[in-house]
Amino acid sequence: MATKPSIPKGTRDFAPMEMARRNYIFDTIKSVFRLYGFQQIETPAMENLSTLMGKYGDEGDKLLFKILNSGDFLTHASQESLDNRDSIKLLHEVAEKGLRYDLTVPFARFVVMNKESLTFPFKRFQIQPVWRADKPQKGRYREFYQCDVDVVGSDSLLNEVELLQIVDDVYHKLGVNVVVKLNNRKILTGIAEVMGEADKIIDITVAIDKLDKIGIENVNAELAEKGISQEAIGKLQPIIAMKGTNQEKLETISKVLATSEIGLKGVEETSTILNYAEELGINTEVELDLTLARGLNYYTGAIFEVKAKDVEIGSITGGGRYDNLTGVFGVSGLSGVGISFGADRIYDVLNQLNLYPAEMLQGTQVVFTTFGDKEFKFALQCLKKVRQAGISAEIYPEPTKMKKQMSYANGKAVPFVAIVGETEVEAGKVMLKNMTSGEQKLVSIDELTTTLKK
RNA sequence: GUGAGGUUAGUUCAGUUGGUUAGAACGUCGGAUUGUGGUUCCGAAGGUCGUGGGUUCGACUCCCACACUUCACCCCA
Repeated sequence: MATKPSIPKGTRDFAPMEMARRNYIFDTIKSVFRLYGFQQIETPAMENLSTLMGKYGDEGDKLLFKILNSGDFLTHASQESLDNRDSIKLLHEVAEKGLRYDLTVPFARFVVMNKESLTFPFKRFQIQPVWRADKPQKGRYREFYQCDVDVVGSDSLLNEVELLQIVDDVYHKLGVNVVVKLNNRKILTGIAEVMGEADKIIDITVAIDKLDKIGIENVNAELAEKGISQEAIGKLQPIIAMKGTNQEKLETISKVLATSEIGLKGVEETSTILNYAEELGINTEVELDLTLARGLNYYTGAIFEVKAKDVEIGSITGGGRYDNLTGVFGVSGLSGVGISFGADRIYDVLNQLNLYPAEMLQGTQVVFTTFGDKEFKFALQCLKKVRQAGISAEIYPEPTKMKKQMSYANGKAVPFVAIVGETEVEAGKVMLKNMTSGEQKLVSIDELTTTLKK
């Protein structure tokens, strides 16, 4: 008995219309990446579990998809773990591979394995799906695409600026109004030092990162709950509430951080990046946001986040600098900086704003319709010539009712139909109908190709 | 992992205190129209009412479990 087919939770099919839209996004992003000298790589969908485990924290280990060993995998399982139903121990006995969880760890693994043959600074981009055994909800899937672009092996702040330029170019091309939020991990460290709570930096940044969402009072409540002193919270208030231009904010914060060496370093870095950005004429608004924390564990320098101005959605792009990218694989001294474009969220934004260019969706330009075998043969010759001229064309695969053939063209939103009947064959021409205006005229194949090439 | 809602035709949804044959719109297919789609008119197909169990003379309707799905937390993209 045939059961209704379905797909695993959190996964999606992409129909032709969706693929056209997604490819438009991917192609736009790729073209900009290439323009800045980044080279594409791909890594396998599956990695050794030893590569993945322990890189994303305990939560991350739980969210990894594991792949059962081939063959009779239970023969290698110990009786002890089977008897005790010890899933974690059993896992290591029956699974050695897992699906990639992000693109950064496989990239680090790639760099370590190929470091002898790579030219540094190495500029790479990578657009591939990743998998997480998460509970799906709005904007969260178990299979989704990441578009990562990173430079590894260079400490220059120009790399940060180039990433800002890439963001600027990509969203300009896509027609999305965005604001880039910029911060620096060193400034956050400095703030924690000045507050006298340097060891609580993670609690502090996690709390102030929620400012937009839960408000100042709840942030302070959370800080107090984490054991931050009232005096320290008091010192934080003017920093959180800071207003003004980026320049004014930098001046204020450098005074606040006067006693923190690392904090001042962060201010200096940020100032350099902003100056570069201004000189190079970045059109996108770049806002210094001292409450931006974002994935604090990895990042050690600049932190970026991009938000769409016209749509209520989380960040659509984010990243930052992380020293010691490859340290976990035994190679230290390589610093990286990169950002990741969230293709699925960008897709949602473009859908809501209806920003797809019309020509993007056009596939077939003309459909040939015929009435009998003689016309069909003639039309096949015409079709060949039209395709050779580089025009996307098709023929209805059998001579049948006009209505049916027209409906087919209409259903695919094909802009032109070439009608081939007895009189057209005799004249050696086709009746070209414009499906939008309804106008039609008798044309030769040469005239047809020149009309459609416009 | 925690909490709340939902699941009826391809899609979006109605469905009366539990009562004969479960409806609509859109879409699909056919015809009106044998050389003209998108508009109009006529007709048809399409449902184990998420799955399994329970209560009942009788369940789409009430109860339980599970699956799937949406939303909010946690975390993240």
